Amino acid sequence: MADNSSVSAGGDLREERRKSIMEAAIRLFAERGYHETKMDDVAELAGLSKGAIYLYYKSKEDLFCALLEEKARQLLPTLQSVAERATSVEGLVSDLVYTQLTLRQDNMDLFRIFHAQQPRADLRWQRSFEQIRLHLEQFVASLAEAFARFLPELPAEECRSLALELLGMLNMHTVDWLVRKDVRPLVARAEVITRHFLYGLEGIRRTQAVHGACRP
Amino acid sequence: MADNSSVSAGGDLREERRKSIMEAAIRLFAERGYHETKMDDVAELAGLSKGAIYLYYKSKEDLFCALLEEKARQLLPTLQSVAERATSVEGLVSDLVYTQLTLRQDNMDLFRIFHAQQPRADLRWQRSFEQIRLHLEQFVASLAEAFARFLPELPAEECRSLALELLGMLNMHTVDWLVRKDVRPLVARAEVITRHFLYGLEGIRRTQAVHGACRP
Amino acid sequence: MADNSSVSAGGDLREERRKSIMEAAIRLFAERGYHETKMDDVAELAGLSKGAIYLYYKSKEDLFCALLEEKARQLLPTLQSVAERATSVEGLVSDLVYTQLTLRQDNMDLFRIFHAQQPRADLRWQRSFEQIRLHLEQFVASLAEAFARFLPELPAEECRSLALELLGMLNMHTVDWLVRKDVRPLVARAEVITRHFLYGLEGIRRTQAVHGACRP
Amino acid sequence: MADNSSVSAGGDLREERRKSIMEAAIRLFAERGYHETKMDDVAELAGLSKGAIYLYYKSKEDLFCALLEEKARQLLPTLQSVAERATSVEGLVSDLVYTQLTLRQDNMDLFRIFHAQQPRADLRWQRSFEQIRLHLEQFVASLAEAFARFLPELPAEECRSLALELLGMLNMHTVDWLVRKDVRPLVARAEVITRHFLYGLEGIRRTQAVHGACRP
DNA sequence: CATGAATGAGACTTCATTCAT
DNA sequence: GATGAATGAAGTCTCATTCAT
Repeated sequence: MADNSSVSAGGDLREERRKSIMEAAIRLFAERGYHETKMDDVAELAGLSKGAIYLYYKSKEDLFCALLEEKARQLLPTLQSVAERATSVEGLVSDLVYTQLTLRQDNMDLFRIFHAQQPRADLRWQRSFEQIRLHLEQFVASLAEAFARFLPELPAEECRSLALELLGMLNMHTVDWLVRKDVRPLVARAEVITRHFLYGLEGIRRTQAVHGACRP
Repeated sequence: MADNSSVSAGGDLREERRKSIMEAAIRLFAERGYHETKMDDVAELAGLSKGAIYLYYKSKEDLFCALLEEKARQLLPTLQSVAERATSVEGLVSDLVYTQLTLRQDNMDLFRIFHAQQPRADLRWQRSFEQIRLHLEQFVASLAEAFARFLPELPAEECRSLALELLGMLNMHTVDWLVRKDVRPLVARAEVITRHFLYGLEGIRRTQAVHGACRP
Repeated sequence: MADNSSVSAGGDLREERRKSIMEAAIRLFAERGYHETKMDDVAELAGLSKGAIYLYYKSKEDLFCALLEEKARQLLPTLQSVAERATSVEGLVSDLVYTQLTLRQDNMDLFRIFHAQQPRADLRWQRSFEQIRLHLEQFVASLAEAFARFLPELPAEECRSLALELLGMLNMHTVDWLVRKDVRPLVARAEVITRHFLYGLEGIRRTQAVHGACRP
Repeated sequence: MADNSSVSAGGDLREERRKSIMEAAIRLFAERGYHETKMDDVAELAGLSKGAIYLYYKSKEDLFCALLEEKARQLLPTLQSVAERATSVEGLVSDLVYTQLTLRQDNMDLFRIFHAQQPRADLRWQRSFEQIRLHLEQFVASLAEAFARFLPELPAEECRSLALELLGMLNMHTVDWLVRKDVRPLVARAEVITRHFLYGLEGIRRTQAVHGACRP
C-alpha cells in the first residue's frame, strides 16, 4: 500500500492536473464562451504553462468536447433516476425540482455552457453536442413518460409539454439566480417552483376528472 | 422627381443597405454565434463588399451591439404594453403568451442570440447587454406587477417568480420548437401553455382565498 | 484593347503577385530547404505582408506543391521533346546535354529543390512528389528508349543504365557548378560532357559490332 | 576483473548508448530529413528517454553534426586509399566503383543525408558541412589526380571532369536503386558502370594518342 | 545517470480593419 | 460611395530543451 504510493502518485498527479485543466476550462468557457477563452487563460488558471495543456488534451476543441462528455457522463444518471423511481406525481415533481436545482447550483458553469449552446444550429462540436442533445431529449422523454404514468388520461403530447414547461421554469430561475447573483442558494426556490407547478397539475387533473366522468 | 430621386434614393438606398447588413448579421450571428460569423460572410449575404459594411457600422462589435439595441427598441414596447393594458389575469396570460410566441416565431434568430448570451458574465458587450438586461428586468418587473394587480394577496416575490416561470415556459417551448425544427407554427403551442399556466394560477388563487378567508 | 486594360491589369497584377511569391519561394526553398524557410521570409522577399501570401496559396505546403507542379508543367515538355526528335545518337546526346545544362542554369533553384528531395522516402508531399517522380521516370524511360533506337543490339536494361549515367554526369556537374559558384556558365561544360559520353558509346558500339559480327 | 567491470561496462554502456542514438538518428534523418525527425522519435528508436539524448549530445544540431563528422571520419580513409594505391586506370575505376557501391549500399541512410544536403547554400550546419565539403573536394581532387597519373596528356581540368562524371554515374545509380527499391544488391551494377566508364576512357585515350602522335 | 513532465519561444494561419483605386 | 487586396495583431499548436525526481 505504502510502496506503490510513488506509482499511484504519478497517476494521481496526472489525473489531478487533468482535472485542474478541466475545472479551469469549465469556468472560463462558462464565463466568456468558447472563443473568448484563450488557451493561455486556461493554462494560467490551471497553474500550468500553455504547452502543458496539450499533454492532456490534443486541441482546444478536444478540451471542450471532453468537458461536455465527461460532465454529461457524470450528471445524466442522476437526472434519469429521479424520473424513474418516482411513486407519486407530487414526489416526482418535488424530487426533480430539488435535484435539478442542487445540480445546477453546484455546476453553474456547466449550466451556462449548455444553456448558451442549446439553440445553435452549428458547426463543429456536432459530435459532442449531438450526443448531449440526445441525452437531453431522452431525459425530456422519460420525464414526459413519468407524467403519463400518473396522469393516464393526458395525451402524450401534453405530457411532453408539461415536461418542457417544468424544465423551462427551472431554467429561468437558474438564469435569474445567476444574472442577479442572488446570495440565497438556488435551492431556496425549490418550494415555490414545486408548489406552482403542482397547482397547475391539480387543475389539469380536475379537468380530466370532469371530462373523464362525462365520457360514459 | 427625377433629380431628387438620387438624393432620396440615396437616403433610401443607404437605409436599405443598412437593413440588409443587419438582417444578414442577425441570421448569421444566430446560426453560428458571434465569432464563427466572419465579416466576409455578412458582406456576402448582404450582397455588398466587405469594405462597405464599415461605411455603416464602425466595427463588428458595433454591428452586433447596434443589432441588439435596434431590435430591443423595436420589440420591447410591444412586450410592455401587453402587461399594462390587461384587464384580467386570464386576458393577460393569454395575450402575453400569444404575443410572445408570435414575436419569437418572427424573430427566431434574435431569440437565439439573446438566449445564448443571456447567462454570460462577460466581456465587452457590457454596454449593449447591460441595457438589454435592464429592459428585460423591467419587463419581468412589469409582468410581476401585473400579476400583483390581479392577485393582491400574493407576496411581490412570488409574483416575480410567476413572471419568471411563465417566461421560462415560453423559452423552453421556443427552444424545443427550434431544435426539433417543428413544422407547426410556434403559436400553435399558445393554447396549451396558457391553459397550464392558468391552472396553476387558479390553484394559487384558491389557496389564497382560503388563507385570505382565515385572516379576519 | 485600352478599355479592358483596367480589368486585365487587375488580372495581371494578381498573376504578377502570384509569380513574385513563387519566385521568392523557389529561391528560399532552394537555399534553405522547406522548413528553414519561414513564411515571413517569403513574404518579405516577395515584397508583401505575411498575410497576403494566403490570398494566393492556402498554406505553406500548398505553395510548395504548387511550385513543384507548375515548374514541372513548364519544363517537362522541353525535356521530353529532345529525346523524341533525335535523328542520331550524337545529335541526341549533344542536344540533350545542351538543353539540360541550359535549363539547369536558368532554374538552378528548382534543381536544388529536386535534387534535395529526390532520395527521400517521405511524408506529406507525396501527392506532388509522386507525380514528379513519375514524370522523371518517364523521362528516363524515353531517353533509354531513344538509346535503344540507335543501339538496337543493346539490352533494354543497359540502355536504361546509360540514361541514368548521362543524367548522373549532368547532375554532378551541376552540383559542382553550384557549390563552387563557378563563374563560367554551366553550359560551358556541355562539350566535355558530350564528348566523354560519346566516347563511351563508341566503345559500346564497337563491342556490339564485334559481337554482332560473331553472331551469324 | 569483476570490480572494474562496472567501470568498463559503464564506459561500454555509454558508448553503446551513444551508438544506438546515432544509428537511430541516421535512419530517421535519412528517411524524413532533419526537421521531420523529432527528438522523441530518435529517443524511442534508440530505446532511451528523450532526456537521455541530451546526456550524449548537447542539442539536435549537435547530434546531426556529430553524425556527419563521425561518419566522414570512418568512411573517408577508405575512399582516399583506393585512388592512391591504384596501379592502372582499369584497376582504379573498377576498384573505386566496387568500393563506392559497397559503401553506399551499407550506408544508404548516410548517402541520403549527404545527397539531400549537397546543394544547399545554407544556414547553420556550415561548420560540419564545410568540413565535409572539403573532404569531398579533396576526394574529387585525389581521384582527378589519379586519372592524371594514368592519362598524362589530359588537361587537369578534364581529369577533374572525369572524376565528377564517374561520381555522378555512381550517384544516379544509387538514387535509382533507392527510389525503385531494387531488390538486387547495388554492387550488381558495378560491372556495367565500370565497363561504360572505361569505354569512355578508351575513346579519350585513343584521341590523345593521335593528338600526341601529331605533336612532334 | 535516467526519466518524462513541463516549459516557452517561435511558426503557421486567420480575419477584422484599412485604404488606394 | 464602393471595392477587395493588403495588412498585421493575435491565437493555436509544436517541439527542442530543461530539471525535479
